[in-house]
Amino acid sequence: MNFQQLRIIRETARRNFNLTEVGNALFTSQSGVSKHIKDLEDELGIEVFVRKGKRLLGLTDPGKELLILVERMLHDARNIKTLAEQYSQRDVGHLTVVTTHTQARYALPAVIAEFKKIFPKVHLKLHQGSPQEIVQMLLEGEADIGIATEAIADVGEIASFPFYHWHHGLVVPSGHALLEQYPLTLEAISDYPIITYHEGFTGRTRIDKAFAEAGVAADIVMSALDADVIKTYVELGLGVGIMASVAFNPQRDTHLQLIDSRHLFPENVTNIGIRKGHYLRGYAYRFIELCSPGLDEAAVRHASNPSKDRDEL
Amino acid sequence: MNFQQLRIIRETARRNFNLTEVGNALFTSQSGVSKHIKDLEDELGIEVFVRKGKRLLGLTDPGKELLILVERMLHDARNIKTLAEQYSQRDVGHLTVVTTHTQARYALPAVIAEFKKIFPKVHLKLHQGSPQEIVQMLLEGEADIGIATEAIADVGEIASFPFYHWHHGLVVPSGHALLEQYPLTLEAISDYPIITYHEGFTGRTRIDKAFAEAGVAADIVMSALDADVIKTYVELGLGVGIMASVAFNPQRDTHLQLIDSRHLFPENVTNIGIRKGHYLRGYAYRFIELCSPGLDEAAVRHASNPSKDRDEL
DNA sequence: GATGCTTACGATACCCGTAAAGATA
DNA sequence: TATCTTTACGGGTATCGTAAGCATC
Repeated sequence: MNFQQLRIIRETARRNFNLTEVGNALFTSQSGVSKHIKDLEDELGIEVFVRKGKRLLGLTDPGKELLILVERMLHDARNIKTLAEQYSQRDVGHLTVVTTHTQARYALPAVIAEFKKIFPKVHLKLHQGSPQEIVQMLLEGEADIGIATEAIADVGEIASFPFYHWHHGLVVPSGHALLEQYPLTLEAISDYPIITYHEGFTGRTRIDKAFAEAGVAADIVMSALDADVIKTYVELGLGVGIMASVAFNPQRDTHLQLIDSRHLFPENVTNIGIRKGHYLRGYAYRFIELCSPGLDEAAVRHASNPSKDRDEL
Repeated sequence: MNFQQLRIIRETARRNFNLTEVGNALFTSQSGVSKHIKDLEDELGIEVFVRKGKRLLGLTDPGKELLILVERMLHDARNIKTLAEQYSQRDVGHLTVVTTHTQARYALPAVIAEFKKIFPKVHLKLHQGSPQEIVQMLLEGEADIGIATEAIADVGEIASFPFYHWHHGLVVPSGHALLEQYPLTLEAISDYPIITYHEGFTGRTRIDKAFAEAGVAADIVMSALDADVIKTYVELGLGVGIMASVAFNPQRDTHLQLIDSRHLFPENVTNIGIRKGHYLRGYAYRFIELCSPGLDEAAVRHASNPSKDRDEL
């Protein structure tokens, strides 16, 4: 058993059991991949993959159990590398933060500017993705820190911390009739076509829930991934926008107006998430601390203890 | 980074940083050991061991953190092997049970007889040791199941389950004056020299505690690891014995008599312990179930989830 | 017929052990 | 001086990639 074999097992499971692809992904030959799998299966005395003739189709039962252990081992191997880097070059390295448009555009710039001032030699990789992609990247170790309003807090393998609280607001073209509506109600909003976030993005869940609980049918004519797109179409007169109020900028968005709707939609919490058991560099803890000053390294480490809910063997 | 290097790191830490010994233990040359360490240190870019000139003295800070990960990885590697055996040969393999004399002699024979009937092809290794040694063997993965009254339940990395409850009894030579003593008291016992278990064995802690709390000074003239030795010396007239009452056999111990002392010493619980995260063969779960019928595989697996209290990174 | 897996084979790199040299107690 | 580690070097082995052979779709 060696690490190359383990990497191949993991990659095979990830790449739909296509060994040619695995070979490419791991920068080696496909024949080598094939042999490694065979060798490992022989050594262990079990079949790891289900075969139909010469094609691999999936994992066997022992293969499934094996994969869990293999992933943990490879994750630990990566942790070792990170740990070593932490000691060999304290303030040099990489940090991958994955987040949604909303955070990247409105919440993070201040944090990142400060971070870069403190750690100029750290290469910061800001990756954008859906909440689901964020979770997946955290789980696969492709990202160190994930930031999103959705999904993150629901996954057991991820430790999450509140970053900031915010509300949705209603954005309308200047002079819109809803500006005269006191108090603003969901019913009133539902008279107009609505433009808001995609399902699963930036508190969309809570918007839907608010309408559903009030028994009001919302006419969502368009959904977008980010507030900039929403604003663009509201400006074009396609409807009224429901979006994070922090994304409204009175100086720039001169053709639009923001209406407070804090009483209509529940508060949202944007979370910072890291995978439990994922080794973080010192500066990664500092990044989190910059996001939320209460979260020092000790607190984060404690909460991200692999503990509480790991998979059974 | 390869497994041999990891094994060498672990073994070096275990063998007091003597590379010659490490070479012997791993059946390889000492020069190879030396080179592997150097290669790994170069690859990681950190010093793992503290050196004074050419001698290794201990682990550096990064080395200490590294060792934790290394041990987990090697443990997972072993788990993979066990997992494979479980699938390749369901009822063939090894099971190492480590326990104290008392359990091996009085509690386990019935269980083991039954187990061997069900799993004739499993090589059962019964190892005797002190409670401390039992804990250590579990932690190092040298034993699968540990059974003892002491120590096991106090270690976080070990999941423990009650096996059976028992009391200490007083053993005296036939015709001894204490046989007439109603009710039996600690004071009365303390008039005689006492022979009982070693510190840290078979409920000795609770015996000491009972005397201490009653403010009675016990004259323990001799301590032994097991009841057979205790009985021998009680028979010789050296004193009265305090030992597990289950270890008294009226048929065989004809020159001795057992006096109930359940009211004097608190009840003892003998525990079954397994290391959390240690992969157990199917028959190991059956062994535990034979010990205590309520403990089925699902229950044991659940409680031995690495979970709850793993080391921080 | 195109794609994908296995087997065979030769080149290379890695790992191991012997032996000699250097350091430590 | 005895013990221990490092470095150097040669032999063996395992790994890798190319190429050919075959199965699957």
